[in-house]
Amino acid sequence: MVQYYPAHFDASFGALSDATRRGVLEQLGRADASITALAERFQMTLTGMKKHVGVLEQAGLVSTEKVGRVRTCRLGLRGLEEEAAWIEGYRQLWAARFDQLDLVVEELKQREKANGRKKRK
Amino acid sequence: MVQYYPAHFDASFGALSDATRRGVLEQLGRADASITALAERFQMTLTGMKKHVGVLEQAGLVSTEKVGRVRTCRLGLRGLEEEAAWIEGYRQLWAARFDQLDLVVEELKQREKANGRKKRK
DNA sequence: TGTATACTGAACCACATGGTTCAGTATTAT
DNA sequence: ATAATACTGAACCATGTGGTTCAGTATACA
Repeated sequence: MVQYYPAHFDASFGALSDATRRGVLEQLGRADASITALAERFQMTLTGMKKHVGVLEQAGLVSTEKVGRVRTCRLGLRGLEEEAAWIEGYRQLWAARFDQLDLVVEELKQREKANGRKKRK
Repeated sequence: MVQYYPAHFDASFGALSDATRRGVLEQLGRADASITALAERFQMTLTGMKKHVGVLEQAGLVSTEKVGRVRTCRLGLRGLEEEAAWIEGYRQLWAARFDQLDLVVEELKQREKANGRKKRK
């Protein structure tokens, strides 16, 4: 059965709910990047980008390290496995739910047919 | 390549970022339910629950229908396929990124070995 | 030493979120 | 006709979000 309690789901799904942050994840999937580089790529102030990176970091999706004056961002150790699993579980629930509906529809059809026969009789 | 532009991702991931709403989805996966039933199950006012259902409905994850005085909520036609696909794509990026890292580490090890040999020489 | 670069933090802004209460309306049951 | 049920909408509240500007600090370059 699907479970909804992992607390960090709030943080990770929340982090994914913003297009800029999804973009940053994809960017970091290609190469590590500094705050400045990300800010330029997404046309945003340094401060703004730093906040986004902070959100991703809080969610455990990104980790950063400051060397000298530049902070390098890279993908974090968490890789959305649990989130993927939750969604997969939900998709199964969802599919089962519609299969059930199909059954109901099927049953209705059968009953109608039976009624039809009765009427014709 | 992973793409981050589908606009409704903001809405669907946003909808998933709340434990109550994930719970509602799971509940509706088992059986349709009225606002009142959901509000009781999650210990919340009707008004509060109605807002959550509204968010899920906006995201296309739930659909509702009012018959008489009761509004019945059920799972929507969208089933998080695209979201699952995005996450899967990201997971591949993520895994590739770490494979790459492994390669780098491997290379460093090789180089060290070589240096060791040189030194010893 | 001085100057440019890269980030950081505080403060502000408008608007969204996750809840509530309260006062309705529409339906159903007696 | 009355009363109970089920929802609805407006208004409010505290806090969070997605940005900004501005004034720093720390580091690197010349």
